[in-house]
Amino acid sequence: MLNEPTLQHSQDCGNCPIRHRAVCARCETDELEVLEEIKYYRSFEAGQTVVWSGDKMDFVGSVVSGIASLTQTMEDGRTQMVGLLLPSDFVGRPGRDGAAYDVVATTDLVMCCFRKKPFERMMLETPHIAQRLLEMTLDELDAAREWMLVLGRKTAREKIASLLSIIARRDASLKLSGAQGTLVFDLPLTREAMADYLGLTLETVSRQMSALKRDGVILLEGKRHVTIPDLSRLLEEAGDDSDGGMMV
Amino acid sequence: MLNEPTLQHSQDCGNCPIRHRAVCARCETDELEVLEEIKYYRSFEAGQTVVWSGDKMDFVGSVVSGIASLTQTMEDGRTQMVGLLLPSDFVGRPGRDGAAYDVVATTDLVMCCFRKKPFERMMLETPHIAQRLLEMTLDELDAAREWMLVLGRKTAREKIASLLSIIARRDASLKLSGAQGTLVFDLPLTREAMADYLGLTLETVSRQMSALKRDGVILLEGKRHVTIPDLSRLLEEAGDDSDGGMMV
DNA sequence: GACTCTCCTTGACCCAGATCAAGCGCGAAC
DNA sequence: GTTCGCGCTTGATCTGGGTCAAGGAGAGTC
Repeated sequence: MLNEPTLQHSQDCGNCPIRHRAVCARCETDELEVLEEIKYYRSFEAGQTVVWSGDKMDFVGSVVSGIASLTQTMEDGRTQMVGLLLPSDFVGRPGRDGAAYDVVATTDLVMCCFRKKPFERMMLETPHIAQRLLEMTLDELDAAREWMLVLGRKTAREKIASLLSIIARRDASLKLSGAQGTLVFDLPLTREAMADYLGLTLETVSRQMSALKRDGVILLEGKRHVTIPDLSRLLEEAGDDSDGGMMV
Repeated sequence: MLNEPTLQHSQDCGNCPIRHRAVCARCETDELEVLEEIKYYRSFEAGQTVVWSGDKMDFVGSVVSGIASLTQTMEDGRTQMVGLLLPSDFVGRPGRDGAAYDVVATTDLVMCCFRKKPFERMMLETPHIAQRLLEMTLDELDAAREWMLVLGRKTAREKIASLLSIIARRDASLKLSGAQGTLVFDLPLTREAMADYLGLTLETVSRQMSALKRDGVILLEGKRHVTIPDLSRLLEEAGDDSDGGMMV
């Protein structure tokens, strides 16, 4: 019912929305031309699986719009989300055949994919790509390690506040809304997905969301629409040092 | 009481014990010669801090021998280890001034350091270094994500079994002891360090170690000397799928 | 041999968050 | 309209691991 060749997105890298943040960010115009030859777009509906852990993956790519998640599952069904992929984030690992995690579209999703073999060849010839990929991977490693602190040592309330502040911050940086005052956004995750991210049950997520609402840390309209009246208050609840160092 | 220029380690990269696994693994002889000019060795005693989170870090480097750990700390003192650095692992981030974590010598430690600025310059000129660093960073990201599953979803017993199996496996791959039968090693971590790694308290670590011993999953001589009579049994206790995919 | 210090073990008790269970709200299908 | 189903909330109860507390084992020092 979908997955016909998706043309609504610019075939032209020049006016791609993630042009300046994705793995191609440092490429020159001529380098982009080579990339355009091996790239293609794919769309997924919310809930669809992009690749299954262990499956052969013959492409790598960037999230253009929407959100995807990386998930690990144990045999008995326990699952842990290990990555949240926002627009411009990179999917796949050059130099490895199988996917290491399930990649699932959390919202409707558009990806810009490159066939793996030609992409690997290009990485060797085009230092701009390898450099940018290294930088992005180091950033993801930092994020993963920050998340280890959340998973290992924070309380349920702090975990929720941490997740909200991350989403709020990333969202704000996309919308470039400078107004520090009140942040407003729609949660892109179900309570269950939040639980999988935070190593909690969905009941605990729900209870803590209600508690943060009751205490005025957040405002909720419906289940997903969130307003943060005071970001520093939220960061305090997250247990982060004062104003979080505003890393980009 | 130490830190005099340490000369007991080969100044010569040619017979360096981590030559083929570290960031310099892919370098040619002439590239090594350039590296030798900007490298120097530093030694640390067990317990010493290599760098404090937030401090300026004007070098990057490799662990030559011993074990170091990356640790994050919250204001109230809760700490989480976010990385365990074994020989050949890389420390520091090119392109960033401050250290993101505390780096602590868990055992006596020798590092091969490079001044950061010249190293960064070399990375641009020597693709072999950047390529290897990307590969290592991707491996660390995978390890961090595997650890997120441990932290988020495993029970205390499974966490301990996971840590033991990781140490056993890495240790076995260093010693290239092909004998799958019984693995024997010394724990390089105190109970407290294990707790910091696993998001537990040291009491729980101690209790679960005793339980695994009581159940015959491990044998303990003293507090640190561990024998694994049956690795597959341990992996089962860790909740890992059968024989763990033997990744190197 | 006694003292001390660090690392570890073990017990008793408690609580945050898991589990089990019931029900609400709302959009889609008919 | 009614029904269904999904995502979510809330309550009642249970429990794994945290917390508090009291030692034990071994190595180093005097």
